[in-house]
Amino acid sequence: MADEPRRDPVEEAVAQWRAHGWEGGERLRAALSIIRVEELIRAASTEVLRPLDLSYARHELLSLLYFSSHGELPLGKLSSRLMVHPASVTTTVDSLVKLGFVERIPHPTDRRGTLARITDEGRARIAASSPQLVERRFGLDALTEEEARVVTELLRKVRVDCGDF
Amino acid sequence: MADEPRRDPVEEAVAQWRAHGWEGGERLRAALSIIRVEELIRAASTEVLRPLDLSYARHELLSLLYFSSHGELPLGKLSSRLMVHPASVTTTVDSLVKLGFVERIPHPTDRRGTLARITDEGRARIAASSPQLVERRFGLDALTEEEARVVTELLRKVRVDCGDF
DNA sequence: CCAATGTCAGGTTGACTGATATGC
DNA sequence: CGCATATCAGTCTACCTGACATTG
Repeated sequence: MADEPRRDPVEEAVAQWRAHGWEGGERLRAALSIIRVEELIRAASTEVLRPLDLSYARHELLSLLYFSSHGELPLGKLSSRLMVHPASVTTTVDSLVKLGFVERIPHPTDRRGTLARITDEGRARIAASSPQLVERRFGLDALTEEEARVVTELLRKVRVDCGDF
Repeated sequence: MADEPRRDPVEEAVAQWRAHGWEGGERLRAALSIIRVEELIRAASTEVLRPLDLSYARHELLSLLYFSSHGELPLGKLSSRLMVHPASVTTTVDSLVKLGFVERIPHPTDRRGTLARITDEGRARIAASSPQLVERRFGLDALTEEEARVVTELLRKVRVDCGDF
């Protein structure tokens, strides 16, 4: 069997798109690239986080607590800051409580509310994960700092346009 | 209540990262930007695809069939081309069969194999979705064609480095 | 016998909807 | 009272692992 050259799925998709006479190839190419690289970033992070019993979503939430001034935040605040559904916060916090990385405590003034507070073990996991994530360069080892800045700048335009913040 | 300025979650995360004396802020910033924009792209696509009963995964698979020479491919080929697990292909094809967009037919020569073939209705859905996706510019309306090219180029470096193709 | 193909069972994750109790 | 907060039940999607029957 002849050696089939290793194909780039992004370029293939764009080629076929154009072969059908459809427009917008440049943006399609960029969109598919972003989607692929997002998967690569997630894969690199997962490799670091999994041995620490952290999924991506759990790590995001736990980091937010780690960085917050008193290591605790109301669940509703977590929902808005992480831009995820309130019910998702409930289940993610559940799993973190079960792991012993977070505890639920009653809101001091609003008795409807609940705070999630990071535990010492939770802090230890974040502290352990961070140097490893740095060392992996978040999956973006191929980019120079300047190139990373260019990517950030261009994508910031997209985020502003979409009302991301 | 005073007007709280609208915050950028990406910049906040980077600021806190640095406040803890950790390295790699530029790549973190780029990685978080990519993750956010990927979500925005998916949201824009979902808005188009959902009324057509297509999830993102179903649309990917169906497009591949639509673009293939005879509208049919072996399931294993779908797995490798889409870079998803064989079992995921089975379930995604299942759902497309139930919707009437795809049919399973026996492989003509290899009796172990099965082909997925796109139906006329399946073709109609892809044909209907494409102009809408173009019109939405795949969620990347904010980028000029030149900027989209820059993004693609930089991310291609990352993909090559990670062995994406 | 070994390798490949597709399927199935079982589990995890993440997110949504709608209903509900509680308290502001 | 209306509104906000968090939870719960149930559903859905997508993906994985490991086992399996079938065939090349």
